[in-house]
Amino acid sequence: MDEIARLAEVSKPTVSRALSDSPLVNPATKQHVLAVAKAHGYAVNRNAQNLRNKRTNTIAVSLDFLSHKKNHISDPFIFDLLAGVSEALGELNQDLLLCAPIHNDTDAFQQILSSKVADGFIVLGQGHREQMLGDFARGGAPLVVWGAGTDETPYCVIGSDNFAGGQLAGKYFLEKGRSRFLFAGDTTYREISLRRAGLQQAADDSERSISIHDLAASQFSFESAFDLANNYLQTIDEPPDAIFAFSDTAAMAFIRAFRDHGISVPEDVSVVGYNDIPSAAYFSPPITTIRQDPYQAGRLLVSNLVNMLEGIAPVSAKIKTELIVRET
Amino acid sequence: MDEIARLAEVSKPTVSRALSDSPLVNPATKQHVLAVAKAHGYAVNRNAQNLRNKRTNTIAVSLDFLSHKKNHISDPFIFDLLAGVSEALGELNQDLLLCAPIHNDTDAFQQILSSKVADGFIVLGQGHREQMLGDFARGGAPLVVWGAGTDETPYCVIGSDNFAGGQLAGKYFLEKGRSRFLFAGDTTYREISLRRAGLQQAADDSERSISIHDLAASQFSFESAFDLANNYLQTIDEPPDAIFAFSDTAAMAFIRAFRDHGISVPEDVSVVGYNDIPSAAYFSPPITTIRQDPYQAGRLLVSNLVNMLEGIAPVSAKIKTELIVRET
DNA sequence: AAATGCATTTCAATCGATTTTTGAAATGCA
DNA sequence: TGCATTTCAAAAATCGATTGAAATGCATTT
Repeated sequence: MDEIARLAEVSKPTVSRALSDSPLVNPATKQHVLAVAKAHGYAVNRNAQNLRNKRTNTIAVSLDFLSHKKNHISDPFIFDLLAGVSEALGELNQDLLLCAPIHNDTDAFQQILSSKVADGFIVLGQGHREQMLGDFARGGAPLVVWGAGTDETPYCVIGSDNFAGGQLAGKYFLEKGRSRFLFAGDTTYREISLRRAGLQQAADDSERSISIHDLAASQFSFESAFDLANNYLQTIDEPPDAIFAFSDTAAMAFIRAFRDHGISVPEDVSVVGYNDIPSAAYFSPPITTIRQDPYQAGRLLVSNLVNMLEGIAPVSAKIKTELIVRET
Repeated sequence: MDEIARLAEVSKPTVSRALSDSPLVNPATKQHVLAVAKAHGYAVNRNAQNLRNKRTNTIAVSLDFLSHKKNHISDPFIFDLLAGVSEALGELNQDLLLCAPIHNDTDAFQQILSSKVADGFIVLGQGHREQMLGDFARGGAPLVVWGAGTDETPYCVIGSDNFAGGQLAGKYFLEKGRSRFLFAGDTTYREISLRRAGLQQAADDSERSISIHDLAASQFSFESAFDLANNYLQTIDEPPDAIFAFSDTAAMAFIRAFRDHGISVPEDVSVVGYNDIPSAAYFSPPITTIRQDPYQAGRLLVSNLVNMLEGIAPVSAKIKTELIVRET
């Protein structure tokens, strides 16, 4: 900046002010400085700037799904979530620091904040970390989470309206005259357990006698859901006539497994997935599913966190869910 | 750091050296300083550190696919690529700055470098930016790219061995006695055109009379591939007996479209996809495809870029491809 | 007892910006 | 012409670390 000041024949503070569009500098001078800076390809050193300003304009995004392990979610819907976050941040001139799973514990999070690498956190997928995230938030960390919470959750949560999603699936099954439901999903995740509760609610609201069987899908991949379905089919006498799966991927796996066992979809069993990933519409049979809008959710995460950093209280929100009826 | 120095009753430089595990400080002193720092939750300010060191330990990753637009690739294989990059960087204590598509031009790239936000670039998917990336690299920017290059490409390229992949598909078709090939993919992308060339080579190497028809899939989504396939089927008299699609997703779309038109797969037409995404194995019919190892490729991108930053010349590499034979 | 060598530690300058304070020139008004 | 204001630019302090040079302390050698 000294160099630019010399070339523009002004002082360093004037260059600084010109570049940050301060009203304290004469418009003519400003133009001149900007031209000189551009001509010499000068860009403000962000480290010095951040050091002085005590602000980084960087948001850390924890993507727990990003893992090589079998257990990773590869649902494209995560992509849309990340796309929403990324684009919204870009528009606000905020940088996005992507945190590997390896760094996803309290100490690592705290470290990022105290070493002034990022100003706040967006956590995509709270998983089983509600306790740790709660502690972190109560400790004053700017934090916004994609997931599901309760009235007591001490941080801002944006998530699908899982309960409503569960109800939609339940009502759909009831319309189809189904009565032996299978819920496939790991209810130790709050998101999933809310869907289960919604399904239950729909069943309870009907005057009919409905059974709900639970099958804990502990992993997220196609493979594991397929294995789970096959193992399940070995153990039962009478198959369910409706399946609500925690994801479209899992729904596909279940459909494949059931068909392999001579159980036809949708004649013998109705199936509802979750997320409405693109291939759900092109699977055979095309899958009935619950759609949400992850891109908008991503944007909402950003606006809430940015508000929080400016001292405006963020507001948790549930994203609308919609039943997309296809052939299953 | 002054504060920690005072509390530990040593000087600031000693604290700095203790924290960076310098041999210039007495082991006992070091222990003491570390303990004090830990007790007070102190972390070195990365902005000050980077400013002084003129190094950020941050790598910018340009993910061109990450876009809300219809044209985005949502193949999970990108996830594995990103996972490999992310984990390898994590192990090297490097941070990952994710660049939104909005920032993907030369100026923005140069800006990131000159404002000392990141030390180098990993570009996932060169797309049609070979010229700009070439200029950038020739300008001295540390840069490693996932894609395909030529002998003249001035930057390090890691990519699938697309030519070999194309050959594998071609040989497979020949074994099946096919002779009217359809190549579905946008050959303006070098990766895709290499696959096309590999397919051609396989055809030429045989003594048989083989036709290859080209169908330019300009977008990457399931939907657009499905539309493309349907439009194509309207215009032709005699359908092909083999389809090599640029992705598994596109292969699925083609299979659906062909089946809808009463053309059976694999009886009437063989299909080979690319990437071996998890659902390829569970689609009906399970898809024959070309597998690569994007996770390892991601790691290789990182090691090459890190080498480059240390002054060691990176080496471009082609990732082995493998034909996974399933039912199509 | 003085000199030498070595291991530690401290001092002071530096990285590149921002901001408060200060100062000089220009303007307005009596 | 003289004094009070207003504009604009410059000086200097600051953010929080790192590092080469200088200083200190202690053991060993002569």
